[in-house]
Amino acid sequence: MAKEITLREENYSQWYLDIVKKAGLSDNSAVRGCMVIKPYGYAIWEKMQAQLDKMFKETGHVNAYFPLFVPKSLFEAEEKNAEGFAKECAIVTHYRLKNDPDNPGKLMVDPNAKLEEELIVRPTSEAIIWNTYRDWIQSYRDLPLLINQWANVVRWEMRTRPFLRTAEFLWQEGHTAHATKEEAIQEAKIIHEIYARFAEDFMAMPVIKGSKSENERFAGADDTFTIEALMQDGKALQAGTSHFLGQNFAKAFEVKYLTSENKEEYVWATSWGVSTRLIGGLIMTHSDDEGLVLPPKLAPIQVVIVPIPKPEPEIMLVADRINDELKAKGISVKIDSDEKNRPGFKFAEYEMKGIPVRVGIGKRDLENGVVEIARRDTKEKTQVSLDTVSQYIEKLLDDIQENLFQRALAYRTAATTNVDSMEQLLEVLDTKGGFCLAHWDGTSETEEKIKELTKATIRCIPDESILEEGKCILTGKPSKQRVIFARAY
RNA sequence: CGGGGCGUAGCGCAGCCCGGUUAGCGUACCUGGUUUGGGACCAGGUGGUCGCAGGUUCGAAUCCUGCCGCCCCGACCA
Repeated sequence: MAKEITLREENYSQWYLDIVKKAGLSDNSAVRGCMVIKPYGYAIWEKMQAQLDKMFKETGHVNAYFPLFVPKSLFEAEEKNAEGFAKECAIVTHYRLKNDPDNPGKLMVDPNAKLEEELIVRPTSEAIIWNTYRDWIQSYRDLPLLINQWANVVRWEMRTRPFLRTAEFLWQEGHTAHATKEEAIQEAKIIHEIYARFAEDFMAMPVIKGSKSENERFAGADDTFTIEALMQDGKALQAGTSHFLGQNFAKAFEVKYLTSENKEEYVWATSWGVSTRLIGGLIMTHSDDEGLVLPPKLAPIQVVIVPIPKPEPEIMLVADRINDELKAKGISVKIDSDEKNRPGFKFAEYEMKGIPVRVGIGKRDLENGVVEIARRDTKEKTQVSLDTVSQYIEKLLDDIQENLFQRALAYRTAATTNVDSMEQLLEVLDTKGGFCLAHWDGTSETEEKIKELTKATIRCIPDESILEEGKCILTGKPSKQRVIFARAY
């Protein structure tokens, strides 16, 4: 059966769609722009959730849940934020259907059931949350308020791609309130750091930490911190943002507290989020022309055991033993005892699904006291003695995790270029793509103009960069550090 | 919103231009058998409102009109 994947070099975007479909991550749905996340794709999301949730809780955050709908009057309270999202909002205007007298068996919107005030389906929850925080916060003793929610949001996108951009998506959004500006900035940076650590240590996806330029900043934020990853096709992916919101929402929603000196002050705020988009990033960081490649720490199944040629008792006995040993080490294992498909089919199938380690057990192996271990990242196969197999796999999973990160890092390093002129920027973008480090005069107008000319935007102003005197590649005005330009998803 | 493409079995497609038996192929699925160390083979079988509505015709998947939906490229995208 031909489960062919389009080659990356042939058509990267088709390759991506093939992986998503053939690895069983998602399906199109009857709703334009909305996808069905299938069990295997959702399992990856659950792994991400579990880890992030742990990291949030370790830093003092708690989960809560706020409504899907936001009354229009609340939504528009913080003007910049409202403006930023206005063009992509879904709006609920009615609350009832009725039988259509002109079309038997069909329903119509009941014109008598018009809402007095329209409800916006949340594109993000600042408005409804800050309206609630007003009631929750009275004194400095109520601060800081550190809340996260796992939720779905809707942004009516013109053009969608599975995971990377869909009309509805799943994410977490943290919303915190603080007594001081410094503490709020600190909070945004703590989360920024958590996101970077999650991306690198769990997704094995190298990221550059930085700040957004004014143009790219979250609407309603004073400062946006971002982690930016580089995909295999040379395009950048914004993978997680953490915003310092100043007192913008506190003022819009009148959220004040009394200090210990009995003075009334507005609180300081942050918000931060990562979404199912990370799954898109995961795919485009590691996968190859044979299918998905998953880092062990996020693989729903880390090891699959395939009996060769079929699950006969003596083989299953060994399979069960290895399974028990691995489970005792906290490693997730699947024994494929299905008799319908042959081993070759299973090999291809599990490669498509990106399972990090495959164990093949055949009679010939058992006679020699070994099993065959294949790693997904390099496709290498080794014979490993039965006595040491579980220790071997435990270490192999760590090796794969590390190798994936190093491989992605090496690619990013190779795809990062210092550019010193507009001509060079365009040339690099059109040939190898990637991150282009260039001097910029710091103005929105210049960024806008460069975007017009090259379709590249400033992905971030890196946190860790060497200060270096230079001249803006467009205007020639002085600049103190290079920023990252790239074409982005 | 512009430009292009597509809608026929779960999936992928042919048939349409030039109307005519019972709508076909691959794959998947079911049954039986032979196989089995990298996507097995043979035989038999199940499965279809041909996107929807209307029109032309003795007769429409095929021609005409209208509608709906999806995909791709672009514009847009904290």
